[in-house]
Amino acid sequence: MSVSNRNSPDASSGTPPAARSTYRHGDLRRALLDAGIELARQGGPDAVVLREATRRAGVAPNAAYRHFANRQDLLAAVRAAAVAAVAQSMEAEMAHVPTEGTPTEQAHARVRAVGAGYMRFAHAETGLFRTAFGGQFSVEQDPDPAMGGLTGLNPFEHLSAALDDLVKAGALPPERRPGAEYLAWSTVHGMALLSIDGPLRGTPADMLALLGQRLLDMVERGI
Amino acid sequence: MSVSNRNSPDASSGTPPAARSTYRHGDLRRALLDAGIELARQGGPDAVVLREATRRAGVAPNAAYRHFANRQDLLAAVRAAAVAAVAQSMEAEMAHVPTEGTPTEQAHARVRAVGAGYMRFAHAETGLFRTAFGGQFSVEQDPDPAMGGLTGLNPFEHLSAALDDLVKAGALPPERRPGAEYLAWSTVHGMALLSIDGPLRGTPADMLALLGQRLLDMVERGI
DNA sequence: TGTACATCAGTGAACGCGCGTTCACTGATGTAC
DNA sequence: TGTACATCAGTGAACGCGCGTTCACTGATGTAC
Repeated sequence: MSVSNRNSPDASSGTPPAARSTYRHGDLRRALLDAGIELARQGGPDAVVLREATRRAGVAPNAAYRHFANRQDLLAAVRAAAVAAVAQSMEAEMAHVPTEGTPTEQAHARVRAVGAGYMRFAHAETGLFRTAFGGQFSVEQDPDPAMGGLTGLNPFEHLSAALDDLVKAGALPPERRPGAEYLAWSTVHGMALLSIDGPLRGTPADMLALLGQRLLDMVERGI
Repeated sequence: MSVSNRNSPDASSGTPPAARSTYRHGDLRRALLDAGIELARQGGPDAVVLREATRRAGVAPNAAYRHFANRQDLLAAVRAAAVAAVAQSMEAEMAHVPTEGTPTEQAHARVRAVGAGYMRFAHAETGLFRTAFGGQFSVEQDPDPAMGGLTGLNPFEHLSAALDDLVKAGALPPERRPGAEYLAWSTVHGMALLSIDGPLRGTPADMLALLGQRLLDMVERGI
């Protein structure tokens, strides 16, 4: 679930002011991105404010324009990082899938892991989730490598792969495969958002995990 | 799906400037609310801007404070109207449920109508839907009468009633009833949002209706 | 190895913007006598 | 029925806010000779 410093040599993130000794910053782009990610983590996409990011990087407001075309551009980079973090959450969940069991069982477990990782992330990292999938978003076409997890797959690709496996294992009739992503995605996306903004807000994590499993049961039976 | 003028004698809404002859406005509260609803319809909750609402009502910015405590208060009133409109969309859908058929069939049809009304509204009135259910919201507890449709029930109450009927008709085992709202709601909420903001954005209405039916099939089988 | 110079990352100051909200006011309305 | 007065809905002007973005600049770095 690590979001920042994927390729930053000195991890100066954390302490906001970050007084520089040199005139040049070193890796201002990375510092601004990290600041933006932190802002998103705490307050969602609207909290990603250019001036605040530069403040945290200890730099004049307009310095950001050397590295990002404008606020939108910074936000897009933050969003990509958030999407990648969702992918990593899925991967973490999939790592727990037992390797014994029939292919069908494993395929089911993998689909469930994808869904559970999505919902878990939404609950654990509300701000980042809303940044990734709260407003307008697209993950499906022209895959941005910045949106992939450690495996390189983005969340949508993980879901697709898991559903493909389900078909291969004979647990999902091929004629039901087309569009199945959207059924599965809708389901977990809805619960994720209800648990953030809606009636499920404030539900303890274990209760939510239970309800999530029931939801995944429903998908498994009904898809 | 009518949202405005529930108890407004002269429907002066529509023409923005609305030049007054009298010093007093007549029903400024209503005019501001209508303006707010129109803003929400076009741009979602963030577009509900106090100054713009007063501009449309042809009134000084601070006049709004005679009728609303602040912007938040106006937004809450707009939201209530939006939620009520969702309820009405559900009711419109339920009105098409045939009265013949077994109780089980009818109960199923009613649940589907609730879900279809929700999704249809999301697609048809994007801005209002996002205002009602886009950010933080609560509909379940201490029911606000302003959120009900023509029957007085709000969307959550419609869903609950439909699920209760499902149990009465013997189509849903009673032990599965608790929490079923959240499974069903999650599902349609997710698709609603994917069709607004996500990968399903831009999908034609008939395709979306088809996918929605598939989604409801899934819920029916799996709940 | 030393010097001149081009590059370009970060600076400092300023802009216009529209917003929500507060202030002291004015003038139409309704009520008490 | 007429007058005095209290009420309070809408006015006009102003505020401070933080934002994104642009301008002409400065000074550290790296490269060519």
